[in-house]
Amino acid sequence: MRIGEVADRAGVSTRALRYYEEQGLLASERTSSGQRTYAEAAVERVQLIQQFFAAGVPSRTILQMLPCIDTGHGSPEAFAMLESERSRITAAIADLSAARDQLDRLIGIARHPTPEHCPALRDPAWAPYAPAAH
Amino acid sequence: MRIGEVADRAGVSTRALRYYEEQGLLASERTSSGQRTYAEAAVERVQLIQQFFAAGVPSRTILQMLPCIDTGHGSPEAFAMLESERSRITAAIADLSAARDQLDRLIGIARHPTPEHCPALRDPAWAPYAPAAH
DNA sequence: CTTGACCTTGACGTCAACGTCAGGTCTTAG
DNA sequence: CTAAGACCTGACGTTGACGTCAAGGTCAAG
Repeated sequence: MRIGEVADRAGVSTRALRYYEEQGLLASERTSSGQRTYAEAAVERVQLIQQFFAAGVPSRTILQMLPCIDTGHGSPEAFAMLESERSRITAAIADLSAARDQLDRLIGIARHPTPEHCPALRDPAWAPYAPAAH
Repeated sequence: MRIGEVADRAGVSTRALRYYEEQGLLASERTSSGQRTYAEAAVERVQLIQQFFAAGVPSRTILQMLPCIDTGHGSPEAFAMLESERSRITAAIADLSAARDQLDRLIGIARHPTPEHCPALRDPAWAPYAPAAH
């Protein structure tokens, strides 16, 4: 498989794939003329990488986790890293949930403005602020 | 309250507060000599902004949401924005949960490597040296 | 009056995950 | 054979939320 097909099937750009290789996240064989060749499993791997990126795991950290994933056994530090990322993600989920709850509260207030629930109506310190005083 | 105290109490830098003001997210009065002065409510507001940033809401979007929040009533577009961000956050939570599940799976595999659960042991495409591709 | 902590504006630096362009090579359909 | 399209390396551009330095004003204490 050449790079374009992997990119299409994984839903990323070819630039991204070269970037992953540059970061040591994705290996490739080369043809005699220098073009990259990938195994089928590359698609799955790229999707895994994407999932980690979406979770806010930086490439350096993924790089440290991958040997543990690939070989199926890792050093204690690698385990610590996996656990650490896990708890970071859990914390991020909590933050997002809190933000969503705030948003729900604000949506509720915006729908039914009442002085007791809306600080802005009691203390209009932020009422009209200048659009762009420049 | 001057800028340093707000920064301390909200747990951010003074640079961040000036940035928020620059972006139109946070207003301030000025003393005759030009120093910024904030009301008590500023601390709460900064924490709200921080919460939104943590949820991945960009400053431009927060800027569009704030009038709706401050005045307690918004245009239909403002409502759409709030709802839109809400669903975006919900999707982000789902992504994070999926990534965490993946991580749990990988942790389980790394703890108890078995060929049936570990693709790396069946198809060692990423092993130190690659056997012939099929 | 002076010290030192705090404040001001302005402007450039950072970091990550790519986007994008330039200029050349490879492959394949016709 | 040739033209189109996919691929290569290398290098600079982008974006957001600030960090950080420079070169000064301001303010309470001693």
